[in-house]
Amino acid sequence: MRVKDTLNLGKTKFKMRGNLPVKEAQREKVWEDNHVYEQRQKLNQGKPTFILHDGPPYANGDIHMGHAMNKISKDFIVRFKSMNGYRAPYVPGWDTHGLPIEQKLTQAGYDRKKMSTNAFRKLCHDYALKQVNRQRDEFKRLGVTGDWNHPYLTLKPEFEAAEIRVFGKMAEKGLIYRGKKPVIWSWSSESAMAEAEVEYHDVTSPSVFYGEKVVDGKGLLDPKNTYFAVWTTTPWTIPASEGITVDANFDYDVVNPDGSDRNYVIADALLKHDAELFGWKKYNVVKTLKGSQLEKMTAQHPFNSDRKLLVMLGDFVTADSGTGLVHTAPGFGEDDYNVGKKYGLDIFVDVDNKGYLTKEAGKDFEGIFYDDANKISLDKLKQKKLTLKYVPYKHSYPFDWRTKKPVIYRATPQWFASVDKIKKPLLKAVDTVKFHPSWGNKRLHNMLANRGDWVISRQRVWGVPLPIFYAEDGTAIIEPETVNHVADLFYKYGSNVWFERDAKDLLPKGYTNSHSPHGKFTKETDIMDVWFDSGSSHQGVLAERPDLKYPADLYLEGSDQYRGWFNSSIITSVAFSGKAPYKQVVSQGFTLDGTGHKMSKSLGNTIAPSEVIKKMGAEIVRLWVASVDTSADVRCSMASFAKIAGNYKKIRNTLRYMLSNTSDFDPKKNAVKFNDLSSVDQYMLVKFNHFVSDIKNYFDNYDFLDMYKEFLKFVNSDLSAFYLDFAKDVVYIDSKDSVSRRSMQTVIYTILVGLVKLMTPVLPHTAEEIWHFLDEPEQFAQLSEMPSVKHYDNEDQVYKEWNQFMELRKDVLKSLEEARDAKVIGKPSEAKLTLYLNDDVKNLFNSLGGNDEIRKVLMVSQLNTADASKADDHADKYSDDFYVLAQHADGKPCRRCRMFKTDVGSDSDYPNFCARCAKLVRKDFPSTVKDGFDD
RNA sequence: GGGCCUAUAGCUCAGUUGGUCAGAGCGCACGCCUGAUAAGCGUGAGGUCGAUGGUUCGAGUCCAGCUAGGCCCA
Repeated sequence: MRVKDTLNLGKTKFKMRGNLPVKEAQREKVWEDNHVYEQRQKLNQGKPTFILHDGPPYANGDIHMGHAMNKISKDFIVRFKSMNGYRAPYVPGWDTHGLPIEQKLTQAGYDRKKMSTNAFRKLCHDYALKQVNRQRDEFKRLGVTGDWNHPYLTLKPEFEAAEIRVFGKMAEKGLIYRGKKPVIWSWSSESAMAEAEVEYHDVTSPSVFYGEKVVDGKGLLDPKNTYFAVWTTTPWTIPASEGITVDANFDYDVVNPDGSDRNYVIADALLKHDAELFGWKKYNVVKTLKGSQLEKMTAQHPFNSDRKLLVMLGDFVTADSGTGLVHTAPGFGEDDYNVGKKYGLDIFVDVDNKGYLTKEAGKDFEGIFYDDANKISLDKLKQKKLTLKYVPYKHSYPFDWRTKKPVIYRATPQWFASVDKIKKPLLKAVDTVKFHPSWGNKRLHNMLANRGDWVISRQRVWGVPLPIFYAEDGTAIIEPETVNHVADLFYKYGSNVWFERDAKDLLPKGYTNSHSPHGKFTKETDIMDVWFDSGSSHQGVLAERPDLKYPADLYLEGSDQYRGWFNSSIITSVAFSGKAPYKQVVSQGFTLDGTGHKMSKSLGNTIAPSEVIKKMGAEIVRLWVASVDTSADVRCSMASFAKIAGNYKKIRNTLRYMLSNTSDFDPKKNAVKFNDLSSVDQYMLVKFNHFVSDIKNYFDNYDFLDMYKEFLKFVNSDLSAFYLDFAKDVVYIDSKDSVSRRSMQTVIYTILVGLVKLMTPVLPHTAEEIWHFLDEPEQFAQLSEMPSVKHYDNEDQVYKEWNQFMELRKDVLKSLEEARDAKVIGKPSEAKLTLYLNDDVKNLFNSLGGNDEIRKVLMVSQLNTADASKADDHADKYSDDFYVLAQHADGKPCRRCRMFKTDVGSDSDYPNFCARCAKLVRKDFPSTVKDGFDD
């Protein structure tokens, strides 16, 4: 037998190294096979609910770090709530409609014009599901728990039906209307396009400066001879011109060029440049006006004598080029449209689907291709002597990426949802929401306050059809009866039915309408904006599923969703029921690279979650999410994950050590009651209860960062560096069943179990791995309940006194370090301490258990106290009341406990042992009296 | 150009309503231990608080514009 064999050294099969990349996946399989999520839901039946409603990621491509951060954050919350008294089901979802999927298939070679709409939609459907499966696997591999077998998808019939009903309700309330709005229009493919479908090429456009004669100068400009000098790069839109836009804050000069009887209005900032361009050698500035003074003046349309042009104020006018006065055709430009709408102009459109001007453009233009109309416009301007200067202008212009032909902006009929009409209740609803961080309120408020009506129609096929019929005279039919009927059909057959059936078969049986005397109807071909899809999820999911509830307790997404999902959801929700769809909103920043810049494939600075999982494990990604301030942008690099991996190891090792030192501890048989614990043991439990309370509060406030910091500090400082360090001298040395040892094991075990539970939401894989070694009733840590905060009668005193001591301990450690530097001692057990104290500290020491208890905690061999007034000259002074003298200990080291004792050898059977160890070994290992030791 | 946000030690973060410190954990350096060992313990060195001007007796902490970065618009 060796001396070591008489010690109670810890044992555990729990590995120091986790081998996470391999073990995690196996563990997730076990959870799935055992239906741990479902078991948890069953346990939570009847508890108050907490619904975190998942914002649907777009079903395309691999997940990136932002997705990981989002889902992991949600998982922290769902897991914590589920273990802390709430029924918190988590139904993940996907956004499955929309242009990117159509594009993917087009890029793969499918031509949607060469197949039926439903054939193409089927391809989209299958592609979307494939992406969902792929992303689902990736999310599950992050350890995210949830109802993965029953996710919500925006393409599912029940979702589509609910969405149609939201639309119907909005229509019923008069919030849906038809209007015109410029979209990118490809005349070559005769369809609307999205920004993502155009590519830019440099082209030379015919830009022209010309005058438009003042009609109403508001007394400030003389209509007889004053002209507004305007500029355009699209002369073909001049027939559609409805106004002139100026900047309210610019100065505008009224200029008389030498030798001319005309005056021109032109921005002061551009006058010098333009005068040269126009060949004005000399000129006089007659007067100067502010842009705001020009507002609502009128001018004569250059070609159409019946039409007046309105001068408007806009913020898109530049002083870099042009004249500071912009020709405005609301039917043919985004800015033009917005400003025209503000001033109540009609949205005039005189170009057809194929790019030809219509008769509305006027006799000279009718039937002319828009590009050829440029020349006619230029010629007419010249004829009428309005041209100031013609300059070919080189710039970047959008093209249809498939036909390689240029596109134009052109207003087309669109369906709108009025935001304006519900703005008041909308803003009111925003104020009922609690935002984390709090500035979210301001941001969403501003966004909604300033946003225009919502264009909900798209000229596409992969989406939910707008349930609108047209009567023979073109009247749009949106009635509760027809909309609900369509919703029923979608619920039953999915939205494909819209494309399969004729209009009459989509209408209720026997439906008639006075606008269709012959009973003929047609159906809308546009689909809904995908934001209307996901924005309806509060009905499609929360209200639809019996285990969920509307409104949700929480939405948690990236800050881009103020414009996106937070925005669209609250609009449809307020329109639907008058209330916000969420009680709380957490918004997060974006994941940036290590230097704080955006991650992008082209820069090559991306890190995929899968990479980190493969190298270090999902636990590291999860712990990283907890370690950063997700309310702002977060940086990440392999280096940052490596740092986190270090912290993970520390946690893992400390828990492993706790496990090994309680391996022979049976909580049912060996636990020691709180009142019977030593003071320092009580302190640790009291401290732990403070800790539990803090951690739970952090979780409740979604403050994972502070939770992480406190967790780490507790493990590092309170456990590893303090309690567990000196615990060795009890747990290893004292008799196996001694009260002192069982006391410490009680503390260690209690804290260990509590820590494992508290860390389960963040590190579920590791928690379960440890749980396996514990003696707890639940099969999985995830099925246990969070530790409750316990209170003890003397907790305040114990807490206060030991905290006081911990301050003194710092001084002692410093003196020990100095002694070590001076080679007086090596390890602490070689030291003898003499502490010079005042009465208060003496009383404190007594209250904490006396000098030997203090000695034990400080891990020194000997400790004496004396009055501060008698401090030795060599003692280190920390205050008038506290001096520390560190010297080499007296006596010899005990072979067993390694403490220096003057009674080593006092038992002749154990010449190398101190009296305490000799006595213990004689009793617990009697054979050694005769046999001695091998070493 | 507009709305909102961020900028404190190498890293991740604390720093209430302006007046003791500019702090924590990690990392790093040095030392100790070798009965937590591809571990453990201790001590220590690191910051003109993005730059500028201002308010104040006094400002990371208030104000102004600036620079860099981010989200969303235009």
